[in-house]
Amino acid sequence: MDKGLQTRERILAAAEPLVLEKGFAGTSLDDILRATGLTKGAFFHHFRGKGDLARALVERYAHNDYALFERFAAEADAATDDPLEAALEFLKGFERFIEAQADPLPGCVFAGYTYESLQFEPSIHAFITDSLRRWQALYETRFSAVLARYTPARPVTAEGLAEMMVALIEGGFVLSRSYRDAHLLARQSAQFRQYLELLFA
Amino acid sequence: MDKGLQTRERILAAAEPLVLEKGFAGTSLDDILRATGLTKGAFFHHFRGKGDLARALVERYAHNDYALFERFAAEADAATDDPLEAALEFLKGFERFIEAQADPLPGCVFAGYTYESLQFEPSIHAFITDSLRRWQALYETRFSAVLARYTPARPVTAEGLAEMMVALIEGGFVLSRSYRDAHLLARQSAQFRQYLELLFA
DNA sequence: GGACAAATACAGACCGGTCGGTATGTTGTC
DNA sequence: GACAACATACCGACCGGTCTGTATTTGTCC
Repeated sequence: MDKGLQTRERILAAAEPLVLEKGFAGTSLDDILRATGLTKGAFFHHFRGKGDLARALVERYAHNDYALFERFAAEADAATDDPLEAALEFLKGFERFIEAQADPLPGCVFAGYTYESLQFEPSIHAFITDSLRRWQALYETRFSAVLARYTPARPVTAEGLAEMMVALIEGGFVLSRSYRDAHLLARQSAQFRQYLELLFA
Repeated sequence: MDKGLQTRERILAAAEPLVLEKGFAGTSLDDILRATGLTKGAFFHHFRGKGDLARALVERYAHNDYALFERFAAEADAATDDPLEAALEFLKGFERFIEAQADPLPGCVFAGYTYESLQFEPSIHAFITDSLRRWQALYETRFSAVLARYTPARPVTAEGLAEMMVALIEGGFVLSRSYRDAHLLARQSAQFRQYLELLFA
């Protein structure tokens, strides 16, 4: 990677945890530059302003996040042909990933932005909503496949289940941070698995 | 109510939605004073500083929130003697409350603070963690009563269920805001009810 | 219950510091 | 020597907080 992109990535990588712990408005450019050892000149060479950083940060997060969950999806699909088993395996993959982390995950950039939404341009809003829906759709596709083969014990929709899963993870992030409990997120995923198992027993 | 407390409450009531939409660091005192029509003199008469406001805000939120859920609890207990029915009725009361709101709820102050936690003193952290646990305990007590009478179809604990419920609500807040969907929170509660029904069918 | 001091409840100008942003260098590289 | 990749110096706006001043209420003593 050329030096320019490397520096840009350094800035973003340093900014993300800061923003998740101090908020975006609460994180000054100086904070970020102090963390990287860079200067104003470097920052404004790579970003047009703080708003540009905000957009780059959330786009980077969305990209990494989506890639991660697609990996879980691919692994689950490789393990089995049955859609229900695959869905459960998908969740287990997520749980293994959480448990493998040394520290609790710092949080979700989408959620952080949502709790100071007026700091951002409407287009960033729209991007977050889209990203969440894409994330949700990743689950929804799986649950649709499950519902196509199995009859649930209660009337549920793939959309409803997917929405619940995303909500559970987002809430898990919040509680995991407040309680400083690295396992909490995985526990929520496991609870959701039980719900699925009961639905499609 | 005497005039002093009234003004103090006015400040807090104006500050809460601002903080939930712009973040705490992103909300200036001038923002709040503009919203109330007051001045610096008034603010610093009632609060020692912005940090004092932060504490008062979250304490006020915790108090109102807890009172609200205790009302649901009381109503559910009045309706039935069966702990399972009461738990389900509790959730329905919550859902009715959500659906009765004209606008989507602005969000949870606990979660907002958690996403800019370094802005606050450790004691505020501790207060939020305590409040979340007290909230969780409100559910846990009910689920304990249910588990004392009914055998779940899967091995679950009252603590696990209560934690899931809180996570689901916190996540519901996030999604409800991002999607601008006032019904989302109630849908999550309804999904959780189905989970309970399946567990204790 | 009226006088009057003291405390309360604000108003608004003001200050030092920090913020995002700009303008202008300096350095390495092709 | 042109251009990318930074560093440095600096600006004006804004932020939290202080300060002084002023109505308004409240307590109290006769």
